[in-house]
Amino acid sequence: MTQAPPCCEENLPPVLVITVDEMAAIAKALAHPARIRILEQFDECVPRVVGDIVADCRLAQSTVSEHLRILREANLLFARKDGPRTWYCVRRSVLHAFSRALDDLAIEPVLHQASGH
Amino acid sequence: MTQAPPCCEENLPPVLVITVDEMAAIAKALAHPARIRILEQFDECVPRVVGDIVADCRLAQSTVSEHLRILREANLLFARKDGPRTWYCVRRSVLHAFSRALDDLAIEPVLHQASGH
DNA sequence: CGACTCTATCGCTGATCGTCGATTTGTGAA
DNA sequence: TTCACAAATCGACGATCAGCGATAGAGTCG
Repeated sequence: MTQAPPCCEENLPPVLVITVDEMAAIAKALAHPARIRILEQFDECVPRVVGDIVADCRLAQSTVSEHLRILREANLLFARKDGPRTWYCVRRSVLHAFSRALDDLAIEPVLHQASGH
Repeated sequence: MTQAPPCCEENLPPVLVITVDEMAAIAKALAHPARIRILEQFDECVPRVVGDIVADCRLAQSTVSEHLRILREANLLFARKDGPRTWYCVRRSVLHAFSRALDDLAIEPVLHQASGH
């Protein structure tokens, strides 16, 4: 276990709004227990290397690498190469934007009425 | 368009916590643009019949019925039969529980530190 | 240079998904 | 009963997914 670099997300632009297609793409990336557990492994803003992530899954290295690719392409993880290793960290702003978009799908009646009809 | 009955969710118990497998199952149900759009169709707490939902999708009746089944089995929709029709409405508490669980995946560092390490 | 480590990608398999038309089931009306 | 209608289910098809071992490529250390 190597010394972790600072959080990877710090210099990325914050995510504000999401389209329906983007929501579906993010949901698809989350649609597997192994991928949820991988995200759960991340503590706060601390990046992790693939080897450690693999060690905490009961799956082949190639399978975990594939799950990481899926999470990365959905912008739920950010990858930073560091010599032979790759550090991953969670894109919390994307997760939050998705969670907010879900809440908007389920707007409270009272809020809806308050905005004018 | 028939007169809608009162909200279907009113007498269902609220959803509090979700397991990893349940999160993945909900995400899988959300992992298709057509299903997100179906949820978007619902206004506040107003139930809808299948015919109206089909009319707002560009998909065959059988395809929409299948999407509704998937949303229903993930507890994102609740169905109530009324004569030859079926009224659907959104289970907002499930959507909210899922959204909260996602936020927990992305706990802010400051909150995490405040709870003791 | 060669040997080794770390990670990503390839190729394959079986399983599941998305879509449709056709059919079935259930209900109410004539 | 007979008919019409609403919705669910069936059967089939191609497409995509999840898993693995094997391999490739990039980097490090002697």
